[in-house]
Amino acid sequence: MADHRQRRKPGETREKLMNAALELVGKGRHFASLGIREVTRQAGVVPTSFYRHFRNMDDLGLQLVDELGLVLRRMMREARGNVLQADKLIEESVGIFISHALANRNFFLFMAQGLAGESRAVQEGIRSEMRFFASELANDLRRLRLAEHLSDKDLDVTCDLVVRTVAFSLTDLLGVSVDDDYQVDQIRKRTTHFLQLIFVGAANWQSAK
Amino acid sequence: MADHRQRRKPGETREKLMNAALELVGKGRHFASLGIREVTRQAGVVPTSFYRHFRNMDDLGLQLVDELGLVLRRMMREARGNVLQADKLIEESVGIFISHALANRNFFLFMAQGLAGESRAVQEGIRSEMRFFASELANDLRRLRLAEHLSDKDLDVTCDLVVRTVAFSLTDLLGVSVDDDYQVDQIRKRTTHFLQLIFVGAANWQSAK
DNA sequence: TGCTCTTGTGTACAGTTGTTCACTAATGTG
DNA sequence: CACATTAGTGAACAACTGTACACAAGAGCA
Repeated sequence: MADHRQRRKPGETREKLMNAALELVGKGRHFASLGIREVTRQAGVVPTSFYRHFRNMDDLGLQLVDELGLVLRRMMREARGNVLQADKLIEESVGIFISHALANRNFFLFMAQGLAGESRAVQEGIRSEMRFFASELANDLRRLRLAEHLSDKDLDVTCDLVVRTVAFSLTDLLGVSVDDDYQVDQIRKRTTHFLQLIFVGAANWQSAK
Repeated sequence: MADHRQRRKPGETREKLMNAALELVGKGRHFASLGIREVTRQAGVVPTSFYRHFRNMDDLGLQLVDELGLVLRRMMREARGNVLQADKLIEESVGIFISHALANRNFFLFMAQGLAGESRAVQEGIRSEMRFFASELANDLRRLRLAEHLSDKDLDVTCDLVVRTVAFSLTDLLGVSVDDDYQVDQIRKRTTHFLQLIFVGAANWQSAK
């Protein structure tokens, strides 16, 4: 029998496995219900290869969270680069978020699943990414002098709420078909509305106490 | 061999199976990863019995969503009965929510999981419960004359945001141990803060447009 | 009472699962 | 170049999976 061994680049199979898991998630499966054999089958790799790169499915999940972090940071960088004037800040940011979510659909699906997922470690990882995101947002708002009347704690809570709201919109967004422009636009408008509501609340916070 | 058949009440095994699924979820498993045999084992019932009541696991999930609806309605009724004065409305409501979430921990875990779960039907069912909840909230706010300056659409968006925010807090709440009073109280305070922020936003909405 | 319908049981089976093992080709390091 | 390490393969196995079937005990109704 011919042996079809051909290792091209180091870590290639590893990527194939991680992509395979994401693809299955993209097809509507839940990460928690995926099995090793299933993933290797989708990746076109023999089951035993799995163990060369991951100890189990939880391990793979954790490594996916790490990559998710990169995706989120890319998104943040683009958002920062595109903030032109403050009054369009929300619309622009929501737009960037949505386009990234659609472009990296499977990653964000994985994120949405992981928030209430099976592995505590994955859950904590995603949560930690969200915290980081919120703190970066707080920094930006301070830097842009948009939150000078808020205490550190109040700003922290506000940013946390913003991030949660956007994360929840993920669940809406990923439920509709990618090219259903109308629905996507509805979600964009609604999310924008949410954030405006929150920022109006933050702007009038001091006087309300 | 003795035959231990003893059917006490109609639908008893059905309940046992649904409870078994919830118990497994409560133990940290994800609903999507549960199998028929596993659930029947936990319920102390033979695997074949499952098919007398459900066609498959998705079917069981759907019926759990129906029961979840009852739990939510009970919670709403209690919240309505305990609204004394408007200024403590948020604190009281959050308190009632948290105590219900802790008392029906497994149900709410199932709900949090189902939002990004595997079965589209379960997902839609939970989403529908949330919409209903939001519309009831809108009715109450109108009735209490707390939202007279808001258009129907703006009130709708506000209530949606409130429900989402509370639902997201579920994920925090269910991640901590039930008797970690300190953490639970932190979550209570933070959720209250979120809602206050949103309502301040709603109160100042008109002037901001 | 006898009848039918519902619900629970035991057995069975083919397919799938996670994991171990010994083997081999390619890679990087000296 | 030789050599140790890494990354891939296929066969094997016991355990578990979903589902089908035939059967029996009890419930409800005539």
